[in-house]
Amino acid sequence: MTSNSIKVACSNCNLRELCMPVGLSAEQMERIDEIVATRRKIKRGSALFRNGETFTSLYAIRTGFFKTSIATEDGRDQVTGFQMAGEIIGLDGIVNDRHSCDAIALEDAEVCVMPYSTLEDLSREVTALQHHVHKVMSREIVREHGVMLLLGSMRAEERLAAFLLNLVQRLHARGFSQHELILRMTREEIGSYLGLKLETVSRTFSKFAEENIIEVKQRHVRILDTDKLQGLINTQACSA
Amino acid sequence: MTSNSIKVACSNCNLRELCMPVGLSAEQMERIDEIVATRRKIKRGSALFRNGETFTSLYAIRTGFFKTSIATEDGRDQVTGFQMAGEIIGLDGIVNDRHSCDAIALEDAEVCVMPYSTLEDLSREVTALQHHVHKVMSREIVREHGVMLLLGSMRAEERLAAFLLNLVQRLHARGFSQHELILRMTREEIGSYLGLKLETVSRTFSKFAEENIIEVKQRHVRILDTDKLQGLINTQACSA
DNA sequence: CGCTCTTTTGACGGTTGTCAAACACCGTGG
DNA sequence: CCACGGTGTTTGACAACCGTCAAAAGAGCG
Repeated sequence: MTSNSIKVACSNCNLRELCMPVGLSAEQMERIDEIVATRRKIKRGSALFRNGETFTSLYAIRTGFFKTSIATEDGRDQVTGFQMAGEIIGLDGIVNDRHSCDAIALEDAEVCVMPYSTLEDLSREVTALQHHVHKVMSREIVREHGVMLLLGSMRAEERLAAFLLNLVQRLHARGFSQHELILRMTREEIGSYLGLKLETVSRTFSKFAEENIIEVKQRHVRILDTDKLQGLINTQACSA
Repeated sequence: MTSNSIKVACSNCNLRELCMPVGLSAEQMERIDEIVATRRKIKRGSALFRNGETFTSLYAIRTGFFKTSIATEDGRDQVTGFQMAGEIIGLDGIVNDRHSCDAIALEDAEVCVMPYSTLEDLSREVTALQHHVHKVMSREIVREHGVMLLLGSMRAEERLAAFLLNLVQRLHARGFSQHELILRMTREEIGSYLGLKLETVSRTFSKFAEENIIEVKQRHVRILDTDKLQGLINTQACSA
């Protein structure tokens, strides 16, 4: 078990504005500190939780990078999202008291464990927290609408362009470069998320590189022309 | 404005077990009745809400049938779901205080208007309601995971089979036939939801009919062989 | 240093999209 | 009541995009 009991406090956490409501009073902040029971370290390749496991907690990612995916009996597998520091993971488990997807660390990671019962209790007392929990869930719903648009209406190039722009944008919000990123996932995982085969992902990377839109060296990607990438998404088929 | 002020009560509603928590005390039930401020009638083809409109309320569908869809500047359009009686609509609006999709009635409809502020206030007092709201949102997240699986990994036949089975299953839960249904949406809308062109949807319907899996007469569909439909989803590509 | 996993690239085929035409259905108005 | 127009649906022919299969090269790890 990769579990330990360091006592921690959101009030001192530099990711606070990503996971937690903003503009809290000192007293409210003190209450919020009760939420995170412990932290938990997850090794690269192992699971934070798995499909079917009993749901007990939501998790705020402190460091590291995760994928969530669902699998069917017939061997199909769909990556439903990639999550990074400051994002909340585990919302799928609330409805049936068990998780309905796997959350796998793509690099060594640490999460803040937030027992759901505590979260519920505290949401009843701290309105800002209640509202925040609702927003986090609503944001996830809206994010998934965007993925549906991508999967339902975009071609391979558009999908990959949207994917890259989304990643750098989120990384930029965390203080990283707007133009460089290291992919934590394989081509196959990107493909699964985007509804493409890994060969198509690889080919599309190569095509972007050939057109001087990006530079690709394995998992290291440098974006040379953000506008062109953006343009790939906005123009569909017809050039008029 | 299709708005009126009939005073209504969930406690007497026969859809109660679909929209509301179960196992409430009489006192709690009385509180719950405060949630629904009014009802609102929506004509076929008109919108319950539209992208960009200020978010004020969630809506429980009493009668009728809706689609939700998102549109992009470049003219893309993605149907993100079809909603029927007892289902909750409007969750997308919470995160930014404005709606991020359109909700269009596909037949004359009536919804219960649940002001979000009331819902928040009451959730703090009635634990069962708080939990219920969370579950409704989590259920939507899990549903969308399923759509991502469908869009990301299934072929046209599998998508349509999954779509039909999902529809009859939900209709059956509402007391309708397990084998017959009337489609409230066009082939184009089905296609948009499933990430297919309307011609492909039409062709796949014809193919199913030819194989005696279903009977199609315009929007009237009779399912002749549920097992075969189910089998289409479970077997992917390889026959071993 | 050798093994495995990942990635790249090529050739080919299949599924689905595109364009087009004809038909069916529905509501409207004569 | 019927004619009519518009919308929705079906079907065909063809093409494009992406998947499949295969092979080889590269990177990472013990």
